Amino acid sequence: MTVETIEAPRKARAGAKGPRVPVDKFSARRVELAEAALETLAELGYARTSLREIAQNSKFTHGVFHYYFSDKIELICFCVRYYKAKCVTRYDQVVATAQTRDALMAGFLEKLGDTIRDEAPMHRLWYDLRAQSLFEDAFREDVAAIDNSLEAMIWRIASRFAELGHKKPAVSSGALYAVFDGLFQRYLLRHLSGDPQAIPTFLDEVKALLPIVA
Amino acid sequence: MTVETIEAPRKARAGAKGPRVPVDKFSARRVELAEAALETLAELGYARTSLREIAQNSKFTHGVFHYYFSDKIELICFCVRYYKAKCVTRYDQVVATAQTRDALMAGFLEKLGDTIRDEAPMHRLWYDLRAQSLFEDAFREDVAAIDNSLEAMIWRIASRFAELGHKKPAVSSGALYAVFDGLFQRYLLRHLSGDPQAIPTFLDEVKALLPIVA
DNA sequence: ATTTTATCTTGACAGTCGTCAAGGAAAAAT
DNA sequence: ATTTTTCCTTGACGACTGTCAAGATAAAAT
Repeated sequence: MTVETIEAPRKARAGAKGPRVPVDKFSARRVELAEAALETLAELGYARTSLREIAQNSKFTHGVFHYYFSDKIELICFCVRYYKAKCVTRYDQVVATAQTRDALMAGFLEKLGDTIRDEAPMHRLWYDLRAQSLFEDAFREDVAAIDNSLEAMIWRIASRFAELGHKKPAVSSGALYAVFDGLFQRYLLRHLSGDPQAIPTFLDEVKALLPIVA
Repeated sequence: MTVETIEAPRKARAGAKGPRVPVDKFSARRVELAEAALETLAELGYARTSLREIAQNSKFTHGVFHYYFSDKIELICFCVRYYKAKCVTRYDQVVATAQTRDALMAGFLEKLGDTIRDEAPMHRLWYDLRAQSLFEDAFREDVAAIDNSLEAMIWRIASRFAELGHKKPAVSSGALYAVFDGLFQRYLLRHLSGDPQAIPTFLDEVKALLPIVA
């Protein structure tokens, strides 16, 4: 669920050849570089992120990228896929443990607030890359896949919430994702603009909305 | 409602001085350049749009921009404000003329389809610039203003739709905007990806959703 | 210990970028 | 008709970009 989606197309690497073989140093370094890239992208945005800038957030120099990636586009695509694997299960723990509507609501709101507070830069990157996919074909497939995964995640929360109230969600999966995603994006902007009311207002919105739609 | 929001800070221009004074050639040229810039931005996206590229979509050369704008940022901010004025009243005609829920729904859906079909490049630019505002302080104020104007526009539609059914909107203005904006962005991506079902599916979603929320 | 392979750095390449100064061209004022 | 002002082009600047070849360094294999 995490690593298999991030293949390392190179030679015939990491066959189950022997016990002492360095299992996949190549892939490990790709991940290491991707993490440096994500950090830089989250800080500067897609338009201003250069390979040399990424390299300064790692322990390597700028030339290393063409050893591990064919070009900048492939690096960023790899980043997008890697980022996906870390995101789409964020709320599953809450869904699995909550036994009542109130508990699920409370757990969801708490995680939502944590996310927007602690990971704002990484999420603005997500919105940036999704916008880039409107222009750059190479990004579309991976971005659409993440979008679908996030939609499924929201659907799991909402349908469980409905189930705990002996109801069914009132709107489609797509509309559900749209409204939560839209609200998140909106209050992320306000939060980054320095509005201290952004997070509490956001949580109030969600608290009022969720019982209506599910 | 259109021009006053786009001031031309330069000297003491266009005082009601005389009859033969060229009323505001300076502002007119700024608008002309902004239109070339918007065309280029819609085509290439923020990250790949250069002043030289914009100039090639106009009848001037790249040096002209520093005569009319202090720098690239100011040019793009001006574009954003100019773009706003053209967008926020798009559906007002429909709201003003429709006398029944069905007529309002039909008019809304038709304009919505036209918009995503005929103005996809300009709208992907909007999502791009909104994402840029998450990184670039200079954009935030103008982007937030557009967001608020669009939210008010959606609210006018939905509350009129509710009124025609002797109801009131079931969710907040912010949530309403979020869901329509989120759906629009989603199906814009699919439409640009070449999915021929994108627009009809989008309209079906909206048709099912609007009666639920208003 | 020596050879071979894997990994990373360095430095340069051909472009592109925003910016700006100098001056030509056009328009307006005199 | 001449001067003055406005408008726009040209060409250059320093900085930055992705890319890549050549070679240094480190690791592994022999």
